[in-house]
Amino acid sequence: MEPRPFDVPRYLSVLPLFNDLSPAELKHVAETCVLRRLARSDMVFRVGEPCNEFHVVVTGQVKLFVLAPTGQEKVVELIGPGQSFGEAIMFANRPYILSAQVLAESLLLSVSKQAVLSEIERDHRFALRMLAGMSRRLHGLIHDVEAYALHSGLQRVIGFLLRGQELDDCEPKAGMTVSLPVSKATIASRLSLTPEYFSRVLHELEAGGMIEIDRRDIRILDPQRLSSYQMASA
Amino acid sequence: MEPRPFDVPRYLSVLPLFNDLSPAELKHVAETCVLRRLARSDMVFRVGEPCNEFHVVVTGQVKLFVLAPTGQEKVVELIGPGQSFGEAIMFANRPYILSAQVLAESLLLSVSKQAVLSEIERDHRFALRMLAGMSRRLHGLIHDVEAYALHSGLQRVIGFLLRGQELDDCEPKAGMTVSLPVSKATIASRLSLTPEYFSRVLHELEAGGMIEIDRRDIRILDPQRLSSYQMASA
DNA sequence: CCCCCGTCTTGATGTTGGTCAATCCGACCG
DNA sequence: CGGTCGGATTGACCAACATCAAGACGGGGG
Repeated sequence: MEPRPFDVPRYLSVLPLFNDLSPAELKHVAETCVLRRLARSDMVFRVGEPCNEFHVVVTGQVKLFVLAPTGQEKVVELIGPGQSFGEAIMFANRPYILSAQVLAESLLLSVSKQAVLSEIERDHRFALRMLAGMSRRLHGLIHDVEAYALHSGLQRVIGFLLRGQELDDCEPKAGMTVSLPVSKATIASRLSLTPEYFSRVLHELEAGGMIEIDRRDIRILDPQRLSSYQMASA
Repeated sequence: MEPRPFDVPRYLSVLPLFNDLSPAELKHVAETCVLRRLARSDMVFRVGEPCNEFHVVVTGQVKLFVLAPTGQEKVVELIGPGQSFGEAIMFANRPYILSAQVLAESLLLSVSKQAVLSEIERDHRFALRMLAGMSRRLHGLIHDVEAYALHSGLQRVIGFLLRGQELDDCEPKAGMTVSLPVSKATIASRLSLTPEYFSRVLHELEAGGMIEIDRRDIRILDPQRLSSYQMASA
């Protein structure tokens, strides 16, 4: 595919973080951005590297993960189109504590730390938006910690199916279908399960008539029973 | 004990967050602060309440936790003197997602959201310090997630003993002693273990001659073997 | 059309860590 | 000094989930 012209300022203006910058400011920020096309399995950054920018996924999928010395990996977060990552780590002035890898051909927009700092200096409301973004991210992590500590594997899977990935108010109405953006093994790691166990749980739910599995599409047949099943297995 | 006069501006100036405010600014922030003395088991705030301030522990201990519908609780973080909590949640404009309870008679200083906002407006470097603080907190949480997912209970206990609670560069030299600030059940919950299992692990380490347990003091006898034991149980 | 490879599934078996219940210990208190 | 109370320990048992090892499915390429 040709690297056709891509209107960076226009794209930026759509992001919540930048959505009320003036055209001049947008242009200024856009000038410091780097647009990159990455292939599946390319690394965006690795643990230990210095961190001088953050990234926005324009199209594609990225996974953030940590690696145990044994080689076992834990997916901490999955990032899809329109989402950003790396901002949180940028402000600590420390190297990355996790690695980012592209899961499918992706278009990434990287915004330099300098641009962010000077924008904060210019407009304190930008700082507030930055803070709100990090706050939301922290919420998400606390939610995860809660799930790991307090919910069983079965409960985490149901929670994932019903609330997608922390997505907003997508009412869990019967018949809706969740499309896994990545391999089941990756989702399993995200939920802190083995691929085998994840598969078992999914098929148990299918046997119970609550969902229907078709490749990477999972159709929610009975949300009520699903969520009551979640409560029951406390 | 008498509520003797307490020099709020002077105390604020010691905190990293406020440590280069001018005397006038300090005075301004201090005026919006509330100083509270709380008794053991008092709640600072609960899940669901609106969040319009953050808190600094002057003396005492506070635990941040979430509660499962079954009543089981998970301690997410323990906060000691000089540390703050609640800033992270303040910027999302959402209610608290966890509860805070005092574990021992404590003196808390609460800083209003308004004061923080106006300070950010006045000095963008203050915003940067706020961002750095949240960034560090996020680091901590990611570290926890990593530990829960990738390390066994035994490994988490050893990690806790060696690095205290994410404390800086306190070299783990033989003979040093770790004093648990709170009950073992609370520490266990912080590590996502049951009190019973935590006890077993501790006594297993003692049987191995690596530590010595005396009430809430744990003496590290052999840091090397401890940390190699940690690697081995991968 | 067939083969090949990555992903997913399934079964048999093992282990970590949870549960329940019974003490036990030390601290405080009259 | 005896009683009581909360935290801590211990033991016997059990469940959730991991591991290991085969296969099955499915899609893309020759």
